[in-house]
Amino acid sequence: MSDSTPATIEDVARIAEVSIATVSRAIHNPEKVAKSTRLKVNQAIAITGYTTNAMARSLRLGRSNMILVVAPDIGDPNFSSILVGLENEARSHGYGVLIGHTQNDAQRALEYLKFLNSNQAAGLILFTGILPFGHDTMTARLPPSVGIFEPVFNGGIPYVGVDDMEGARKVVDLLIAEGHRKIAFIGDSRTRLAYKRRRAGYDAGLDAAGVPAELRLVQEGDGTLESGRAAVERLFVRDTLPTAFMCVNDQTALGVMIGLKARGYDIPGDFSVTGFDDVPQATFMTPALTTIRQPRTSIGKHAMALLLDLLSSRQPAETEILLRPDLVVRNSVSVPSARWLAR
Amino acid sequence: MSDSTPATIEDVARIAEVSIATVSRAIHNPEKVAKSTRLKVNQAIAITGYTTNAMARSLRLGRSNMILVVAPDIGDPNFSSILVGLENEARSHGYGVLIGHTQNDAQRALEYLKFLNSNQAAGLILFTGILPFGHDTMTARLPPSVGIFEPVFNGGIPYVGVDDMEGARKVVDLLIAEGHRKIAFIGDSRTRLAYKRRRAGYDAGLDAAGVPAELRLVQEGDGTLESGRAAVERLFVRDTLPTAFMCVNDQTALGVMIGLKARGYDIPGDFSVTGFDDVPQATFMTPALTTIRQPRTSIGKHAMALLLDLLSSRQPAETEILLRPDLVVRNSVSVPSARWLAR
DNA sequence: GCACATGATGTAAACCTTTACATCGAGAGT
DNA sequence: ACTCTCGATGTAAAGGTTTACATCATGTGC
Repeated sequence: MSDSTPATIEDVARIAEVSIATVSRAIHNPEKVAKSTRLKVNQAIAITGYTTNAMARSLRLGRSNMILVVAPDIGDPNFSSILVGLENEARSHGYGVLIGHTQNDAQRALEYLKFLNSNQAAGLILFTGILPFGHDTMTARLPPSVGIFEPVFNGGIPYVGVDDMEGARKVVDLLIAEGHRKIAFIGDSRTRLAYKRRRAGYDAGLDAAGVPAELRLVQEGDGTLESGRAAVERLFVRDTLPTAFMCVNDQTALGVMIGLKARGYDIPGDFSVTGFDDVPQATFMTPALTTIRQPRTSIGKHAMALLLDLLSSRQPAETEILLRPDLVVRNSVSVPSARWLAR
Repeated sequence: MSDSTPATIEDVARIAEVSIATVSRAIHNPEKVAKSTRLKVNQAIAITGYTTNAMARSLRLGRSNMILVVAPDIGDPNFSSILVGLENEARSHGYGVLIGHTQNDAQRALEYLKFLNSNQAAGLILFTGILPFGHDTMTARLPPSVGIFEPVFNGGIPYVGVDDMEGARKVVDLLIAEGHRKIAFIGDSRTRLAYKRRRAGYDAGLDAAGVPAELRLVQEGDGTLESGRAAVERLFVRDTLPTAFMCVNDQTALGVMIGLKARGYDIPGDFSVTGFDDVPQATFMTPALTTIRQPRTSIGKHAMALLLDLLSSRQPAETEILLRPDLVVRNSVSVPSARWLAR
């Protein structure tokens, strides 16, 4: 009972006076065993404190009950809320969550590949920004996988993300409603899918409002705080100033705010600024940033649910799930300053 | 070669023209096999792309290569940097990191216990704030474990944390150096170890500076933002105002700042405020918060290293590792306002 | 040349499950 | 009463590894 080694299925079988096969069935296919037997088995389980040895089970079944989650950086504060969604969903289906991060290092990525090859994970969750492993021969060996935020391998792997275009649209619409017409878009790299989609939302909103192309100021960068600040400088030098800065993400927005404040301007008095993502710091910026919230926990939950589907049915399933992002209005937007309108 | 099912040790043995035992030895005890044989085996491994099936290995060995990390809330942004340290250290020793969070829910805690019992984890990392499982019978079955931040089971489990007393001491010393004497300590629960230790640092610093007991204002709360704000109100009502607020953590400090600002005061002009922990938001508060940085990644690294030690040697090892915390000076502290000194 | 130690390798059991297949008994249909 | 069907249970193989023990060859000391 309080043995040093954990009870095995044989211990249970002996006590319940049945064969080990019956015990196994009583646990995993209860409908296949007579009610009275089931009862005896359950009692024996209670007595011994038996739990199925997951290693043996996985070995026999040829698949584990672990899902590997690989991100470029698990230290990213945005990662953790997604992880919550992933973990909850996995756990409630009897799966465990294994985590790893590549730090964009090929060597590390390789180690994870080995992990997968050694059968330790039944499925894989891939975060954006990783070209995980060689992409070539390896692909064939990848277990069922789901991407987060962006498609992987050109859509070969289904993914869960957010409707960037709709989010961007909500932002422009707010800006337009406040009276802005000359709105700059501060983006990151033109090659990123998120950029393209958010930009598309920006254009669509401006089209709808009848804002002509010459009022659309688009800057590119690399998505960092610094690149936001730099964009402001460029705009000032060229003396083509918008009344609002719509940024591709919160980092960039913070950079823009810092650049603007360094030049002595007030936000949102002189300029309105918006972000995208709603990072945890957004509330604490001064002014608090108006931005688009990524439903992170929900993304995690949906991604894991999708993966679990894949695992059980092998159906192709949906190849893209886009969640609806919400606008969160804080204090970085107001009506355009009279100062600029006058010009 | 590019088979559908992964290569097994038998495939390797056949190609290398040796027995499977030799292959196993060549991999895990290379010194026990002749150089020439080792070479043949390595070639065969390269040809087949063989990786040891971790399930089978764990089953045979009776222990897995996973470490379970359980926290009350993995969504906590402070958690992620610790995780980085944990993961890096584990990975570089061939271990994987499994995560789970209890959300302070007994039901969930129990599920993790089952996980452990089913041999899926060789070791356990426990975060503060969890009474993990029944604490009674279960304790016996727990694998080697290490706590983070605080001891678990009254020191039955070694832990790694931060030297709270030293950290607090650094804060008081700074405040004293700036000229403050009437310094309030805004704590959380008196029962928490961190409270006791930080409080001890506060007292020690004040003793050293010769500040009499009647100038020491101590408030208690629950460590939330709201409780910080409430403490300010109480102090104002009683009209016993300090010139500086030393808070037990950053949340409380933020609450204090909000309370002070609501009453129209300037920080640090009228009052100085300090925190403890250096949460990611601390930089973004206005003013940016002067606080104590928890060396989080390092804590994770040390905790995992300690656990790995435990796993291999079974030695009792050290029962407590305290890391040195650093003071990070930002903008929430200055000299005491003349306004109050006058009184 | 013989007994023996030594080092390299092979054989087979064990780790704990799950499940295809075999067996058994009982009730149904004739 | 005989056969058939069907539901409940048992038997045994298989999954991939590690390792105690056995075996074998080679070289050493006498």
